[in-house]
Amino acid sequence: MKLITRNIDYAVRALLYIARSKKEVISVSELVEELNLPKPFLRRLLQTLHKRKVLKAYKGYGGGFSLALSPRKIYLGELIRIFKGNIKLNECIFKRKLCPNRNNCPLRRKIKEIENYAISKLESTTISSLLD
Amino acid sequence: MKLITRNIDYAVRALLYIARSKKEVISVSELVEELNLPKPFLRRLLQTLHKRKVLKAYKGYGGGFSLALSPRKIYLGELIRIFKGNIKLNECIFKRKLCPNRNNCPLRRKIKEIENYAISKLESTTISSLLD
DNA sequence: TATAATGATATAATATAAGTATCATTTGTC
DNA sequence: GACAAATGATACTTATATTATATCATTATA
Ligand code: FES
Ligand code: FES
Repeated sequence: MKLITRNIDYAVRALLYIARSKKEVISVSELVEELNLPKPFLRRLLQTLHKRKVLKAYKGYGGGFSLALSPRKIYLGELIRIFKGNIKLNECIFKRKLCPNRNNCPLRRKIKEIENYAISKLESTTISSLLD
Repeated sequence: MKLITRNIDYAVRALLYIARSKKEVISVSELVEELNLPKPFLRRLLQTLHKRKVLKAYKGYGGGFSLALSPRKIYLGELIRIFKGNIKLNECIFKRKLCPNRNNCPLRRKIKEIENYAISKLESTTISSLLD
């Protein structure tokens, strides 16, 4: 039932670190030293953030990652989408056959309401809002 | 990220069936035939509902389960608690050391808000509200 | 050219969820 | 009382998702 998995947790930490740093470009090695996170896991996750245009990447000596977006434009909702796909708290539990009035099913409705609420909250939380 | 796992899904179906039935006491065999659910799995889950006082159980020939509570008193929130423990969408992701101002952390606050919203919705959905 | 970085991708380990199997106990019917 | 049909208790297996590792290729800089 977790909304935030380790990928997302680590991603937030790394993004905050990069956002706070004086330097533009931060290497995975530095992040690992500072944040004590498992290196191969962090690498993969940052590569994903690069593919998804949240980070810029610089190969080679002195390379690393920098933010591709302002911290104000990096939404928690987007991070969740990147690592877990669309926010879906639940499918219809009755697989469209058993519920008496599917269109008006209170269960579906409630879950959907929770889902919408969650999405709106997550979409309004940014890395910037976590900076201080 | 699922709010409703198979335990809960099946439990709702079984409770609805029992609530709708003319008969008081319904056996697992009947439920399995009618609802096409895996029998040992369903059995275990109904036994749990018995232990948690949602169902009454009758052993022996002609036995089975009956509702121990009115459908209006069986809340989805309670079913979730039974099968997944307290509704917690997330722990503090920073394990109380990295966040600059833990007491005022917007992330914690948002997650908590979502959690509270979810709880209030789930607590207000009953088996009775799903009956028709 | 050596080194320090990322890109891509395959694999392994662990945790959680889903499902099965089995034996003991109870209870109604013949 | 014997048998059958049910639940009680509990151990086990399988499947799936999450978390983590390993490796080789590529790039850029000193
Ligand atoms: S949960 Fe699917 S119709 Fe109610
Ligand atoms: S998430 Fe724990 S203090 Fe912000």
